[in-house]
Formats: sequence, structure tokens, C-alpha cells
Amino acid sequence: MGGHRPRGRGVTIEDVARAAGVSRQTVSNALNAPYRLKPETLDRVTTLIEEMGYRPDQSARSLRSGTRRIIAYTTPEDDPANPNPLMGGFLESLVAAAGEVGYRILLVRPRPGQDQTQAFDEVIAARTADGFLLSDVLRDDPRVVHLAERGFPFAAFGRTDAAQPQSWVDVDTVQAMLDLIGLLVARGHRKIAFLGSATGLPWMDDRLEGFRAGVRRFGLDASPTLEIAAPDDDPAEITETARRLLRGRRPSAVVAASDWLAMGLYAAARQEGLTVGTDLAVTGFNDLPITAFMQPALTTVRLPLRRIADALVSRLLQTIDDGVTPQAGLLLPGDLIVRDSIGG
Amino acid sequence: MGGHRPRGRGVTIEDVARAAGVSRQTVSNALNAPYRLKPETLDRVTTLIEEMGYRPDQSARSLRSGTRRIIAYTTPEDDPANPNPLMGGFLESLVAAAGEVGYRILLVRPRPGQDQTQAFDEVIAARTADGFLLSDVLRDDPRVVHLAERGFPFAAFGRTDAAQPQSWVDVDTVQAMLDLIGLLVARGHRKIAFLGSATGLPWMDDRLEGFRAGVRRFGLDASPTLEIAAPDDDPAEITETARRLLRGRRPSAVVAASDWLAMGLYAAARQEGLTVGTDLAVTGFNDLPITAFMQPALTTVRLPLRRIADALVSRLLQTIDDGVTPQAGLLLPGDLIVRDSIGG
DNA sequence: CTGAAAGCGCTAACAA
DNA sequence: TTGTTAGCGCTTTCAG
Repeated sequence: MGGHRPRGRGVTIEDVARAAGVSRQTVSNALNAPYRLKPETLDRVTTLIEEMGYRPDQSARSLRSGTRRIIAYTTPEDDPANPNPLMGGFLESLVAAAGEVGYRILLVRPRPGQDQTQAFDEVIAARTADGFLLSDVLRDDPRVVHLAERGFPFAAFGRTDAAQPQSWVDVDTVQAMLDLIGLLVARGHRKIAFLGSATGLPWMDDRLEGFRAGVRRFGLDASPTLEIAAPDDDPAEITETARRLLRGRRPSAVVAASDWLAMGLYAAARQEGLTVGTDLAVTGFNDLPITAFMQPALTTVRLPLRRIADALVSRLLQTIDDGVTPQAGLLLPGDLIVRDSIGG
Repeated sequence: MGGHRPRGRGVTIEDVARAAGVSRQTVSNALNAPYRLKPETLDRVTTLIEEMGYRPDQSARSLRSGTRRIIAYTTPEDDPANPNPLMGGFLESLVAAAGEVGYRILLVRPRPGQDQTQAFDEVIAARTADGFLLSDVLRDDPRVVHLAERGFPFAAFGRTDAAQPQSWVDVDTVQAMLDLIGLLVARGHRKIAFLGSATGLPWMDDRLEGFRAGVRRFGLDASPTLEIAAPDDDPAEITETARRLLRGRRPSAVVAASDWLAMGLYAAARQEGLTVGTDLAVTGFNDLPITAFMQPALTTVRLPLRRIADALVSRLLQTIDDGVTPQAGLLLPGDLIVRDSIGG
């Protein structure tokens, strides 16, 4: 079995202690409780640690201290050919946010023949991570239920309903929609339609709810044109649905539940001979990078991914460190990105 | 420090051993070397393990065995607002490939005030992971140099030049370009231009090299129209460059170095009154999800992310387990996705 | 402020 | 085939 493992080649706390002429404990303290050391001792030990390149063995430290400094993140299973375009940016934010407080992100996914619940139990029982971060959370997400039952620390991107723990952070979608509609109303639009998609995903439902709230708030046509695209994300189907929407009551503005749907709207408008930005105002949601290439540039809502990640990590750490579980979710405002698609 | 850590609450190997009336070692063997146990003992112990939900503590096992079953992946730093769109899909593939052989992916990033080299050294010294996976690798990537110096196992997505270790996997870009150009030539195109971008990134250079190889191979105009977009990814600038390209020698086909650039080409064509697919053939590279919305649909090259991930993981494991470092890189073919943008 | 003792939970090596 | 012994490297506890 040999293998390449350079066992015993690393510098241990013992080595540093000997070199510094102190006990192992003093070296440990230099790292974990420096205030306990006499400044000159601290200096000497710290210098030696630096010079010798000593790093406490992660496993030994974890075994002894019970803390792993690792956060498990369960990536929602995703088709590699059609990945969630926000995934990369969100993970990026997570890594940065966790890194700043000394944690790393471990990607966890059920092993073959294992369901998500079992995968979680394995991580918990094997003490692989100190807590979980979840995304794409459903209102009554089984993962949340399970972790809450186990009493294991977690935080979720996406609100859960009242019966569930409120360890979540989410975007204030309704407010963002109100802002968007307010913007359109201010520019004189009264016939505003909504293009959604029947995915049943809660965050998509929120956008519809936000639209309805806007309709009420601004006293728009009580029965606005609502159209729902097919549940799957097939571009052709979306475009077709968008065309029907445009032909129907000829809205002057359409609020799309996502940038992806907005692209279908652009295509449909072109087919109908309408010019987005002048004949038709369009808004999206998510601010995918690709929106920059849309002509005219798309007005949309950017998710504050970094702020979400920070809040998630900070909440999770509170649970891990102090056993405090948040009593209420946290709603973060989306960033309105106003561009030309709603006209000059 | 109080905290929520349910210390001692876990089932240990001792508990199982007692319950089964065997020694700890026997329980350990049931998991790690089942063939050593008498079938009935194995049965009894395994059942108990199942019932009691025993999972070996990861840290303890790692400390003793020296193996972590964790692969460190260094995410290239990425602007959350404009993330690498392939990132999500690649990570997805990595997680799946590693998961199948019992490894997990740990996202590693330099801590504030730490450079990448130091971050690597920390992971190595702290024995946090068994090996590294790198992506977006440069020809003389300092990360590769560093890991090779340290003699630490790694595998890279992206070729390194001959002076460097050849522990890499890459896409056969030149071949993919030849295929693309062959396709265009077969449809009668002779004036084929290339739209690249002056990023200096090796994979972008490869695409240009592939284009030139195609020009030679098919005996096209010896001085084809080459245009290089601005180094940054600014859409407006790309579109402007694309327009100049189209105005210049009026190519009948343009090979773009990426889907992103191809989008600029679409925009430019529209502005120039050309119809992509009939007046002008266009190809891209990467097969971003968004290409599905382009009208006409874009002909492009899909990176075999899953196969790349599999190869990367398998090579890395060989290095970890047997100390074998590959003597040569592995080139994987890209998948040609032929769609309407090159005409009927 | 520093040191000594103990042991986290596991598996390698050896003994029975 | 199973059990015993030892110790991975660290930090917690308690003594000096």
C-alpha cells in the first residue's frame, strides 16, 4: 500500500517546543491564547513557528477540540450542461465570507445509493463539519426539518415557513418587485403584465406575489394579464408563451420573473415587431452576466450574494459558537439595476 | 467556551464493540477490512453499526491513518457579479467525480493577507487535504511549480509546458477548431475570420492557434482577417470590434473564441444589417446555457466537463495512492454542437 | 505565566 | 480470526 503519503515529515508542535526550549503547551498557547504568554516568550515562539513552518495538524486539533472549522455546503444537484448560473457567484461569496472568519467550505453530496438525509447524518456522525449551509431552500424543506430534529447547526438561503426554524436569510423579493413596478408606473405604464414560470419553486412564487402586491399598491388593472410559461426552461416554449402574452392585452410593460424569461420576451418582441425599450418595457430578475449583451440592456434585480453569504455565515457561527438559533429570518434588499429596457 | 457542540453524544467504536461483545479492532475491521472477519461476526457487527448509526470520527481516523479523503480545490478568484459561467458546471462535475471514489471537495482560498503559495503550504502542513485540483492553469503556473517542488499530489485542468510536471488534463482545442473550420469549409466558406480577445489566457491562445491550424490545413486565404477584441470582457467593446471585423473583409463566416464573443458578433451583425445563419456563419466556444436563446442557435464546442473531472480525479488518486505522477498530459476531445448559426 | 498529565477516537502492528 | 498495545498530534485540565 506504500503510497506517497509523507508521514512524519511534517513539523509537529513537539519540534517547535524543543527548538524554543518550552513545553508543547506553550507553543499551543502561542497560537490559541497568546495573551497568556510573556511577550518575549511569545515573540520567540512565534518566530520559530514561522521559521519552521509549523501548522497544527488539522485532524489532531479537531479530534481534541471538537471543532473542525469546516462548513458543509450541499450543492443542489445540477445538470452540468445547464448549471445554475448564480451558483458560481454564490459559492464564490460563500468561500469569501467563510474564509474571513477562518472557515472553509466542504462540498457535500449524497454518495451513490444514499439520500440527502443519510448524507447529512454521515457528516454529523463523522463530525466532518461544524455546521451546514443550504441554498435553494423550500418552505418546508426536508433538509431543514432533518437538521432541526438533529439539533445540528445550519443556516439556509431561502425562507422556511413558520412551522420550521427561522435560521434563514433571503432576498426581499416583494419589495424588489414593488420597486420595479413603481419605476414602471412612474414612467406612465398602467398595463403591466407578468411573465412567470410554473416551476412551483418558492422564489418564483415570491416574484408573482410581489407583482400582485405591486398591482394592488399602485391600483393597476385588477385583472392584469398573467401568463405562466412551461415548467421547464425550454427557450422555445418560453418564447412562445411570451408571444401569446404580447398578443393578448398588449401590455406596455412586462415584468419577467427572471432574466431567463426576459430573454424569451426579447425574442418574442422581435418576432412581433416590437422594440424593447420603446414599444415595450421589460424587466428581469437575477442580473445574470449575460444581460449585459441584451439589447437594450435589461433592467433587473441583482441579488446581494455577498451580503447574503455574510449573513448566512454569521448566523451559522452564532449557532455553532453560542448555540443561539435565530428567532427570525433576515430579509435583505435586492439591488435595482436600472438599464435601457424600460425606455429612456 | 460553552457552545453548542454535542460532545460525547456520538456513538464511538467502543460503544459498538461493547454492544457486539467484540474488540474495537474488530469493529474497525468490519468497516476497513471486512474480509478478515468471520461472516457471522461481520454480520452481527455490521448490523449493530447500522442500528446504532455509528460512523468513524473523521478526525480520529485521519489522524491515525494519515489520509483525509478530501481534495482541495482552489477556486480561481472570481468577481461575484460576473462569475465564470462554467464554474458551476465544472464544480458540479468535480463533486460528482470525487464523490464516486469516496472523496469530497474542499474549497480553498488564501486567507486575507495570504498569497496562494502560503495558502497551499498551510493546507499541506496542516494535512487538511490529500491532494489539490487546479483549474484555469497557466503554462508555467506558479501553483503547479510550487506543488511540484513540495512533492504534493495534484492534478491540473489546463496544460503546462514541458518544463513543468505533466499532471494535467485539457481539452483538445486545436482539434475542435479544426472540426469547426472543416464544417464551415464543407459548406463552402473560404473567407473565414477569427474573433478573439487579447486576454493572454492560454486557452484563448489555443483557440487562435487552432484557427491558424485550420487555415493552413484547408488552404484558406493566407492572411485571414484576424481581429482581437479588448482584453476585458466589456460587451460594448466586443460588439464594436466585431463590427470592424464584419466591415473589413466581409468574411462569410466568423469563428469566435468564445460564446461570449459570439454574442457580440450577433449584435454587430444585427447592426450591420446581416442575418446570422444566412448572410453570416458564426461559431462559438464553451456552449454556455445562454446560447440556447440566441437566434439562430449557436454552433459551438462543449467542454466535456464530466470526463475532465473524472480524468482529473483518477490521475490525482493515482498520485495519492501509488505515488505515480503521470508522464504525459491527457487531451480530451470537445463535443461539437452543430446548430443553426452556420446556416441550414 | 509555564509545565505535566491525560486522553480525544481511531487504526497499524503485533500477539494470541 | 480476533484481541492487545501503542500512539497519531493536539488541547484541556490542573498543578506548579
